[in-house]
Amino acid sequence: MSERFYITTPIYYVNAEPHLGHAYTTIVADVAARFHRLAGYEARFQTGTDEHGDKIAQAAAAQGLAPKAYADRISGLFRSLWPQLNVAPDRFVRTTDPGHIKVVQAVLQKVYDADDIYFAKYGGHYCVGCERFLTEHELVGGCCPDHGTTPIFQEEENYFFRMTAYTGRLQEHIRAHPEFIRPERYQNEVLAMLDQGLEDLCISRPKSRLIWGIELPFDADYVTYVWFDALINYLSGLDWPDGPAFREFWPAAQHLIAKDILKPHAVFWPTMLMSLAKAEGRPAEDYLYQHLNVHGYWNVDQAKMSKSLGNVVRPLELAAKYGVEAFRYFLLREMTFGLDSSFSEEALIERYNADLANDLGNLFSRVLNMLHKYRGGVVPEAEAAVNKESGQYEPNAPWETCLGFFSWVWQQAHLYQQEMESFQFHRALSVVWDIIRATNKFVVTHEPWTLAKDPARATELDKVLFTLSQLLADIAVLIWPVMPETAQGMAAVLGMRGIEPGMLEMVMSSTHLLPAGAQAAEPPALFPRIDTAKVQAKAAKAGQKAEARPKEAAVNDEQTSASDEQISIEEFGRVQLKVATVLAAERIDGADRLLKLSVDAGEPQPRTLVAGVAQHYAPEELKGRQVVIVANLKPAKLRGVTSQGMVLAAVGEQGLCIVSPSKEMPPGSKVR
RNA sequence: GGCGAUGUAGCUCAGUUGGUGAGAGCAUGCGGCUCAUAUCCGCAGUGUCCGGGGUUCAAAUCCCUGCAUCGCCA
Repeated sequence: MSERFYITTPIYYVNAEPHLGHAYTTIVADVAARFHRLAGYEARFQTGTDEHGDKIAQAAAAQGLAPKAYADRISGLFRSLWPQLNVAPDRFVRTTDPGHIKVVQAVLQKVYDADDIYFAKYGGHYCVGCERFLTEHELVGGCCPDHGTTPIFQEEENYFFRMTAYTGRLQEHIRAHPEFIRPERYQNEVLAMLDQGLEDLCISRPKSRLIWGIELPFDADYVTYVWFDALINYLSGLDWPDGPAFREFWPAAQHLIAKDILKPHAVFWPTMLMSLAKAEGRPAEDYLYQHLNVHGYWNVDQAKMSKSLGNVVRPLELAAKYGVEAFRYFLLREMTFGLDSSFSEEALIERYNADLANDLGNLFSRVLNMLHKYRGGVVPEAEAAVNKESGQYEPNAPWETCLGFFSWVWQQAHLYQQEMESFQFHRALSVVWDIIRATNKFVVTHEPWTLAKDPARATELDKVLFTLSQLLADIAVLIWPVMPETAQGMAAVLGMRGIEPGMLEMVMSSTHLLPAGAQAAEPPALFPRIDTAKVQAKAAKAGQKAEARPKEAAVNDEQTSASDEQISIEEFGRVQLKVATVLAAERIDGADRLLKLSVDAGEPQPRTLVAGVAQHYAPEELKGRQVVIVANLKPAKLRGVTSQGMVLAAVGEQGLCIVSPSKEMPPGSKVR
């Protein structure tokens, strides 16, 4: 029986379309699954969508759809995205699947029967955005700190899971298994959470308030809290409790998440599993997953990527622009697993040209060209020490250096395996690129073009070309988890049988992947260089149009249009809007659109503003009127008058209309 | 407010338990090769290792303090 590996991504909440964060997590899971197959494991990889909850019901209503119809649409977007990113999950779970619903209810019943769920009254501030009750301390000025909305005070009876009964044992487990949550920084965070002390987890919502969820099996007036529902997908996707997949793969379970959902996965989920173990009379260890792998965020132009900010780099746009394989490589090479990284088109191009085009692509091209030019594209026999021209034996020194090189490569492959197993993908790839660079060096030190000129050195050339061809095959195998299409393409051109499960072993041992006599095809350019001058010229052009933001434009020339772009509350907060009263207004000579205004913005001195409203307002009309101004706008000189801010106005086809507060406010009042 | 992380070459970052003139990749300059996607190989740099104080024969590495950025919690 081969070893097994089970990796999951979170199931994605269908309140938003897929973005870079989703793509990254899922690609990482795909890479991990593929790596384990390569290493001889039987691997299973699961993803899916989370479709219940208030937010979904609301989003659906906003579009005039039934919740299920809405969920079908977004879930479909996720499902169809994965093949386009060369991601191949074995199972895609939807929380609206009847099978999943049955499993959730069975788990709830089991935990309920084991007396780990109780009924109690609870009152609190419920935030619809968060879908949970907030504590008094969390409120900022009576509002939710994340959503800025006023929560609703609600008192209601609900079901609670006895989470606190297990937190002590969870702490022990984490301390005893330092690899349970990795990297270590997140383990420390979880321990800190547990030290703080937690409350039991509310796991129900009354149907009077929410119907879009899974009904509790022991009380038809309630539905399940979304997290309790969602986490169980990791079991339902294995056909818990009786399916063979559950028996085979659950003991090898590893989860992969972004750091924002650490608590549910590191605290809720293990305690739920421990309760389940208790209900079944099994030791807790039987039910706990093996590893929780936590990764960081991608920062895009400094702004954080997250679900609620909705700050989107459409993954497919850049993947399509530079190729899915390069996109996958970039994501895995650039991010130190566990830490945040920044994403930019410039960085992507840099990686592409330096690593993929120059190092890998060019190596592939130069070796195959020489193989064709000097040996008709046939991988030569190498180990025979007989000179074909003279028929005499010759010193086998070159072969010794080849063997030395091979054994170094085999060693590096072991390092690669270690790094991949511990989710250090960036380091694993760096090892592969050490091999690629060393191979380039091998070419230079042996100068096949010089050997080719001297017929007496034919067997030497054979050995060198044999070695280089094998190295390309080894490299193809090593990059397969990250760039499966490229790897298979390389294998096909080399004339090897393709990359297959378990093949890593051959790269780590003294087995040559490519038999002598294999016929290679003409090499394509794997990664044609990106002409940065062209890209920059294009970006500069876009930059002129956008003015004032050349840098962003250079990075995102294919990003969403400005009208669709969402900004964070922090970004909005940088704009200071104030109420001001117009003290005086006069025309500016030589400008038929501009008025010079003097306004009281609640400051010691009146401000001077220039407003382009002269065609719609007479100066005397404005005097005494209240307006809204942007107070921290960089001053600008218009027709010789320095304007210290701007006046807000609504602009439409019918003309222009100055924005005023609906009743008199003190000058200087903030607008937000 | 509490706790924690980070701050190293122009950029992105490695630097294990304190000890051979402080490293890698990219970018820059020079040199070599010509099989190759003007690619590859070699050499060369430059750094108050965030500021200040301390421990030590010796600190980027330990302690204290300050600053900056970020995260978690309240």
